[in-house]
Amino acid sequence: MASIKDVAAEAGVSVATVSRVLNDHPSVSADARARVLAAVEALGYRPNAVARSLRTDQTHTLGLVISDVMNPYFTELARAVEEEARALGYSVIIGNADERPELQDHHVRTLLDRRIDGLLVSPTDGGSPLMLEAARAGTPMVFVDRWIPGVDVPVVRSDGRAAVRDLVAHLHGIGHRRLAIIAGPAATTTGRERVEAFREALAEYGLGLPEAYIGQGDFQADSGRRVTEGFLDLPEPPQVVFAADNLMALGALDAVRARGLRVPDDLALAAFDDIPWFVHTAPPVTAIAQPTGELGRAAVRALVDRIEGRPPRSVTLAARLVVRRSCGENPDGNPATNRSQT
Amino acid sequence: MASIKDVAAEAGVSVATVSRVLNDHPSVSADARARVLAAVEALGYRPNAVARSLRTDQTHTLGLVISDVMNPYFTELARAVEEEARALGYSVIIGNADERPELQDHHVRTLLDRRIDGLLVSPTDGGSPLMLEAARAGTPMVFVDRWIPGVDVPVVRSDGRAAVRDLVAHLHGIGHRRLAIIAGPAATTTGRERVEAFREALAEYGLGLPEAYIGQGDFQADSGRRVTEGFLDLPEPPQVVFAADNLMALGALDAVRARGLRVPDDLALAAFDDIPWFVHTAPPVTAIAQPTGELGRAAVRALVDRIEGRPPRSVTLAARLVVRRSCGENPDGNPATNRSQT
DNA sequence: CGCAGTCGTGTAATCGATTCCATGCATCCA
DNA sequence: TGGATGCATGGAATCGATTACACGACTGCG
Repeated sequence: MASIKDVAAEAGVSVATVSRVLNDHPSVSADARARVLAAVEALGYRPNAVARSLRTDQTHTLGLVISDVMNPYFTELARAVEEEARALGYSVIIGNADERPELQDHHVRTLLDRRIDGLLVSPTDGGSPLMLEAARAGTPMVFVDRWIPGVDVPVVRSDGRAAVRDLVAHLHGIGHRRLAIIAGPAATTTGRERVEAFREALAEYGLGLPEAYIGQGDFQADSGRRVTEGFLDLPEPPQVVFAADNLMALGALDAVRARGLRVPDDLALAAFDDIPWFVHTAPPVTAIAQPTGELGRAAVRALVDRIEGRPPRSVTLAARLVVRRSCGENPDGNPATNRSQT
Repeated sequence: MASIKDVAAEAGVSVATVSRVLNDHPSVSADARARVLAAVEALGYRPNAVARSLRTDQTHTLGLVISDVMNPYFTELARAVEEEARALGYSVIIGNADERPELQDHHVRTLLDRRIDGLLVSPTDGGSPLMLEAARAGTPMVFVDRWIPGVDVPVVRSDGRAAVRDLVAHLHGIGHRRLAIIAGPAATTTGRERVEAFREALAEYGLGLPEAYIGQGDFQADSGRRVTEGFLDLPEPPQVVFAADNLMALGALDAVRARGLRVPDDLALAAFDDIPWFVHTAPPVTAIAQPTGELGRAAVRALVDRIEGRPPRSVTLAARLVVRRSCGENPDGNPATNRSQT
């Protein structure tokens, strides 16, 4: 592959001049510039990003470590992140943690070794030493979706509290009284928060959330299946399950179907995170939709602000309830509880 | 960030010795090794991958350019690729072409500039000059899923011919005679091939594939919707649509539903590419499943073979039909046409 | 006419690693 | 005991860029 030296030789100038042309530094004669550009063209020269990064200590690359690529929510997030980053002149390297802390650390370490300019993380656990250390060492970093409390890193996330309240209102209106939740890992903020929001909303209607109605999942489909089976085996099974993410909802659907039961007649279902497929499942699934794309874009903007020396801001966007048919029909047909219809 | 010089100073040895310890070169005394490791520990030193790559001309990184990250098929492929690559000591940088040739070229160029060791591509179009040039220049490269004919690059893909034949047998057995297809872009091999396989299979049953029953899609949901609407507006609409990928099937489902019609009663539906959600749609969708994970792993192995100087092999794996309910029930209940049941 | 300032250019240092080569010292065998 | 061999180590070149600094030529002003 042609290097800057080859271009310099071909154009009959020094490497410094070539470099100046490439970085359009003002102090180059029109003649020299033309000769360099011709040489670049003739040799098909492309600057070596590795060498450039070594010298300038900038890679123009962002790392994105997400919890699970197979989860459509994170896929959409990743896509938005890449688009916004590209618009701002950055590339993105994605690391898939697969909800495993050690894999997350592997990717963080690899990204750090590559000297990425900044890191976007949706932490799988409550605080890997590696990440805390990186944050303290000054690596530009932004948490997205999930975060680690007590660390001085901006957080871009969505607040589902109001939407969960709307959901409980909707369920209560239909007449459901025994509501259960498939929670995410307690080590994640979203895992804990969604349970808390659910519990508080239930309390407003004088309903409790017994231990037996809190199933411990891990944001993956299998756990949703397992927990739902447990619920169905209870002496008094719940009337509704609220899955804390879309994959566990898929698992719940699997479990219900495997028993030959039906949603919502035998068990109603709602999920956190809306995805296109929910419109077409049998029945269409009521879900809480996050502004995923906006979240990804805001996270990139915050990170790039931090990298380029501007003060980054944390951002919280609202989620909203999308009512479909998986929880049954509201007998009084009161549209007030239906924030949106798809 | 600590560099190798700092470690050398701390350990009281030269940088050469530090480097030797790090790359466990045999010729280092136990004493020196211990001092170096202690210094590495004390300083929290991590080698700079950028500098290392510049010197060794190896990045231990693979580029993967896929057509669309939002497509669950490619997501699964990407995941398998990353896993296998990690097992072999490589990282993966994913570029999402979003079915747009110019975006694909952007990513290929960026990856090449970063001097990745090899490139895995599922080309969006029939032959970007950039990619042809890279292949000719000797960049290790492997095509996965789709390929560009006439280029000397190994191809790892799955052959759906037999499965399409099984599908047509299944449809014919149910009694369908007017079969339509939502094709992918003609510029892609999979776009063309699936139409051809379908046409040939139809011919075996004495059925034709009229122009009006070939809808031009682009592998995205919107086009599936649009084409399906066109089919429904025909004086004699088809009885079945076969979508050449899962997203266009989603679009078709949308279109049917928007008209208040039902699958399979008003229009039967089958899709290429199976995904977990197809089990739960209304009705569950009959699909042709590719061995996606195995495809990704085989592609990585072929690429790494090529990179490390072993002769790479092209690989073709068989796809298989998964019968569900979206095409209606087979009246004679002949299980011979049902290759698999989920 | 002379000196200061500007402009274009080249030389060389530098980023952080790897690795060839030379050197010094210990060991071994004749 | 002496020369050959091998091992551990350090010095320095190198990868491909960027950029501080020096320098020569030209311009313009007093």
